[in-house]
Amino acid sequence: MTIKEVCEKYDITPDTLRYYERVGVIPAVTRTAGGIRDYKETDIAWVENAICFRDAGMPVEMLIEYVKLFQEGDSTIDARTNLLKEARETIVEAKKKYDIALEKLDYKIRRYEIAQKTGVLSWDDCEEE
Amino acid sequence: MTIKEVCEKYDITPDTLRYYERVGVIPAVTRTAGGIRDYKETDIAWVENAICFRDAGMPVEMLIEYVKLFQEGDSTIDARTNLLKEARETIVEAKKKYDIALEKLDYKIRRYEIAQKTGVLSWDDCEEE
DNA sequence: TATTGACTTGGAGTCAACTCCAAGTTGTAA
DNA sequence: TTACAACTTGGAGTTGACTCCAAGTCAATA
Repeated sequence: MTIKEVCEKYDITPDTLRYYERVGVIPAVTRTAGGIRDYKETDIAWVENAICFRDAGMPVEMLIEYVKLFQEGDSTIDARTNLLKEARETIVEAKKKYDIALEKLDYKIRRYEIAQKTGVLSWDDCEEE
Repeated sequence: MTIKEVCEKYDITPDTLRYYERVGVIPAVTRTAGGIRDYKETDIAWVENAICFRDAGMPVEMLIEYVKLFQEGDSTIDARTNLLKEARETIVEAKKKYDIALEKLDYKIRRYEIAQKTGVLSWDDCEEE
């Protein structure tokens, strides 16, 4: 699979894909004899994971660390497990914050919609509380 | 309330608070005669909202726009409602991505823990899939 | 085989969101 | 009233994560 095809598949730019490989967010990608990237199953799996974890706010630095540990072999399984658990906790915490924000938003939206319907802004003191 | 107290309350730096005010993420804060910030209820409510929405990944630009609309008065209620709904959708989408990442993480962690218990790494082909 | 378009690299540039700094002011404690 | 910490401002610097660029190479088509 060419870099272009992978980009289309995941809606990402070639520059980002090359950047991920350069800094080690994904391991070195398979190349053709001429040196052109030819993404195989495994390469694509790494790309998919990278995008997924980045979408969840996991820092590039952490992904690089994971790939580094992975490449060091089986002796790093404990370290990798710890890293994944840490990432998990961070994401769970972030999700909680998203829920709090959603509650606030829903409350505000509801108030505004009532105001729109009745034509009256009816909060007790000021808009923010 | 002094800037220091607000910072301690919300675990944020004075620089960030001043930055928020400067760029308009929050409206101008109440001042003492000498020009020193003295956060009142309303000021603190804005700070709390700003932190909450930033924690949910809402861009500074969007918060600035909201404050701007708010200060323009009741004629912008439609615009504010739309902005909040847009923010809501973005957060809901982001949360979905977090859930996908959590699933992936849980799967990997489970596999690693089995490997640790049995002392054997037993995936079919490669580590990533 | 010549052209054309997609690919390669290393390095520089950009953007959002802070974060730090210098020079000056305020306010409290001795 | 003097010292001194904490505040003020405008502006510059940093960080993370890309994003763009120039100069060159590869490969499919005419």
